[in-house]
Amino acid sequence: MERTHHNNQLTINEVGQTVTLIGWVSKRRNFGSLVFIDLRDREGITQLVFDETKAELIKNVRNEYILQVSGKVVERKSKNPNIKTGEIEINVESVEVINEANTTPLIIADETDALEETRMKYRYLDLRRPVMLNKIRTRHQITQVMRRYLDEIGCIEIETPILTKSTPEGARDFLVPSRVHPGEFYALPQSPQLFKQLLMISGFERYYQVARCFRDEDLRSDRQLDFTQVDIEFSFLNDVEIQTHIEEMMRRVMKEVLNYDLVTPFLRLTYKEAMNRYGSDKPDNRFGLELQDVTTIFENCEFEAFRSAETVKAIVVENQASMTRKEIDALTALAKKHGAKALTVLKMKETLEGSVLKFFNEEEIKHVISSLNLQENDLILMVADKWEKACDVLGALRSHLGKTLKLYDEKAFSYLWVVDFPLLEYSEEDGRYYAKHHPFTSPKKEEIELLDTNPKTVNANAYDLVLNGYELGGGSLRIYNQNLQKKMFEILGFSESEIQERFGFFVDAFQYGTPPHGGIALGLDRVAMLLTHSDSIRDVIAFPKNASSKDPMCEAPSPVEPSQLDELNIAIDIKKN
RNA sequence: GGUCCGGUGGUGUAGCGGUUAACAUGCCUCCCUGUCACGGAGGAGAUCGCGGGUUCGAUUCCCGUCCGGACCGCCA
Repeated sequence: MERTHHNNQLTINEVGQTVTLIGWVSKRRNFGSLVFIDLRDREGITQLVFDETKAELIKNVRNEYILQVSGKVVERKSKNPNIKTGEIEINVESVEVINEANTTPLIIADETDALEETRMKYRYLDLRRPVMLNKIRTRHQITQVMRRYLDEIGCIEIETPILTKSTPEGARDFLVPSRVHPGEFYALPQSPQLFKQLLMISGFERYYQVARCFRDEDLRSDRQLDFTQVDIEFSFLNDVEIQTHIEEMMRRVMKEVLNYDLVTPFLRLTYKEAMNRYGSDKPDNRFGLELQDVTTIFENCEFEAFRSAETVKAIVVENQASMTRKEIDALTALAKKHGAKALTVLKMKETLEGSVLKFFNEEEIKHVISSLNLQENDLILMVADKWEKACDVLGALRSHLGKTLKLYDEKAFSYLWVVDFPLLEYSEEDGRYYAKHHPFTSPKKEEIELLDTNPKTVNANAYDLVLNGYELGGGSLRIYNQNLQKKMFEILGFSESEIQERFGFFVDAFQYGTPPHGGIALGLDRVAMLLTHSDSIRDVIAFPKNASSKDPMCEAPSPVEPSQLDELNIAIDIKKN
């Protein structure tokens, strides 16, 4: 089957040529003895014209039929500036109907009115919409630019196993039963973390992989069960050197894919600063509305909740003092959803107003006004709680308000690094420490000795890349000293035998000359989502799962044949609550 | 596991304690030689997610359930 051009190619310069085109019938406009057809392929649309003598040929042709047509390129009488080929059209001489099509359950156009449910069920048709096709293509381009750069700087692409060993920390594993070894299971990788570190021990020095990862957790618009990480690891580079490579890679992606100029190096915020100013470890700094600390103002006040709180933080929302009771209740509900006990609301009218003011003396009120630099018509939201909680709640309010009050340019891109994460997190519930990043992340060199005395305060050589409030990826320098790695496992509460059973192979490897190394993993789906201005990563994944972990198209997951279970020595006993 | 929102022709929505269930689009037939979201005339197409309850009467109100979505928990 031959075509001479794609449907985006023909211009006024080709007038007079005889061409052959292939494509789907996108739209048919019938004038009796004169018929127009918009012929669509993956590149674009070309208008076909069938005059009186040819109209008969396509009498039965409907939308989404596939045609191969030959004809002469002619200049249009009335041009269409909205499409690339709008200056010309094809005077069709011959037509072959390559295939017919039923009426589609959704309209194949950029502005479909179909709900996501319908789009997912007929995903192949959803993807046929040019807007979707282009998103998937953009993803391809992003991957290509990344691959080219990583190759250029000497990273070797290496595949690591999909069937691997269950890891105890982190997300739930997907398990795959072994037929050959009854009762035993492979796990699908949550990330190739251990393997890429082993590759450094092997001496590959620089590695990357466009790696499929699997986590059996609930989904979100930016989370899928199986997702793709661009997984990168370097030997002998420090954290800034690694970050610099990533900055350059992203700079090229933005330039080559979107023709968007990024300034490097990116802004770096410490975890503490990010939390203090934005109430998030993945801040969107395209707008202000920063958090402010007012703890000290209230340390002797009459208001018990403020006086005794570890932290009192505030955000000042300009010109929103007129917000209705209903809107404020919604903000309070949001604060409570994020775990706040209460949201304190003040309004700056002619004077400061708010029900809690009765607890404050004149001095304290003055102090609030001056330190927050309050102007008339400001709305002030305050939360008193533990530091992290207060930051987190106001951070949630901040991003909510940023979005609803449209405080930022949606088309802008703001990259930044969040660095110096705490190494550990203490879980009151379990009475033990968990690794904030993962158990192989190295503590800051100068803080290693604090591991014995005050592990909580130790920071990690860990860094997250953040774009517009989304965590694009995280990385760290790894521990390469076997004693330090052992100590980490001890702090995390693993016994000697647990270490051996779970990471034995990994710890063993450390004995044989482990280079200093570190790396990062970038969520490709999120990169593609943000660069295509999509609301969900589902838009940039060809065949995604829906919010309840199902594939509405092929209906996975599904029951299997009893004989399949027999072979796996598995009996099913579903526990119902 | 939880909270909130939704489920009405193929698609997307409106509606309401009693309707011939409305509108747009798509589909079918007819008319049309310059459209490009063509236009015009006509037509087919819905047991209002499912089960139960309240009621003389339920698509509408209530309860349950299933399905979809957003978020919280969870996601080192």
